Amino acid sequence: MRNNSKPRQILDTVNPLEPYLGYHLRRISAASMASLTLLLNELDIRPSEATVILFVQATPGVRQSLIGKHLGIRRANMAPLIAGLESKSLCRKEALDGRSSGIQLTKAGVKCAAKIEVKIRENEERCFGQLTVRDRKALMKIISTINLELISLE
Amino acid sequence: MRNNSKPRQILDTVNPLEPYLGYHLRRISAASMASLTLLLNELDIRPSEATVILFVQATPGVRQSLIGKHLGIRRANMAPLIAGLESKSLCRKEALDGRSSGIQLTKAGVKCAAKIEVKIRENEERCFGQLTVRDRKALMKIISTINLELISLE
DNA sequence: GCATGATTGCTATATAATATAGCAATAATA
DNA sequence: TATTATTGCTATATTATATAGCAATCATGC
Repeated sequence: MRNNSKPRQILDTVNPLEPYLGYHLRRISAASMASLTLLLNELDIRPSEATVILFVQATPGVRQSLIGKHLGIRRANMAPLIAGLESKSLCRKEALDGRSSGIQLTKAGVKCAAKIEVKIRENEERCFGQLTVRDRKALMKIISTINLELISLE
Repeated sequence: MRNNSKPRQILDTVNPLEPYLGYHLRRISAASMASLTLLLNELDIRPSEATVILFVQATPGVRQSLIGKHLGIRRANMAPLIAGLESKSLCRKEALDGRSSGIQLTKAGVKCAAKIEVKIRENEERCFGQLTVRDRKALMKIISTINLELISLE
């Protein structure tokens, strides 16, 4: 007799999505982002804002079109994102020419960037600390070879 | 002279998000999902619907609470999702008891499931065909060891 | 058998990320 | 200078996902 207990419903079928890399990456990414969102809530910062802040810190004076190109955020979505950071006094614009501005972090923005980095590192530990160092390195090596442009259909 | 061309703006700074696994997984997941979304559009199916359809196919008569537990979809979001599939005549409910139903695919649902599988496999090739077989296997091995429950904070 | 608590499905609602279409101003180019 | 490309932006829509709360039903301990 294989099973003489009688739970209401058991799942003796394997999840049919298991064989797909895309499925696993989606689930892991979603969990990791949800976790990061909670951590960043304490700073009143959303994940997409966090990536922009860190990018601007590393590349002061960058124009927002370039931020978007590197982070995969469209112009139309970049505009309100930057406006939101300005309204929180985390960044400011300085005119480069008649239409573009260079984005700079304010002092508050720099402080915030430091806190964001701490949160991101904390999240990396929360999410990937369960992997061995060897696996983390192997994972990083493999995924950083993936060329996103070969995937996107723009 | 290191650079005598004069592009308006070049980025000689490394993307500061590069060191983070979570960042790469997010970008890859987003690209892969966007690609899959386009492929599934031809079937008038969204990715979350696709996962539910394949899960129901593999586990006929499953109740929706269980689907959600396995796929990471909350009860509140499961309800309209199933209702949508019913309205497309892709699945139907059969009462298990006074409050729960077993979800079954209709004939159209089974046909749709087969098409979904083709699209998903096509997408896997599109997204991960650029990796060596060795890397794909290594990637699958590592990410399938990640325990999502250790990440989620519910 | 009955009171209590857990489960299940559901509605309403909110938010984050992301998508398209189109506009106006400016810059780059032939 | 005329044309095209770039840039920033608004408005809007969609998908996925989140919380709060409700009502019906089921399971459990007494």
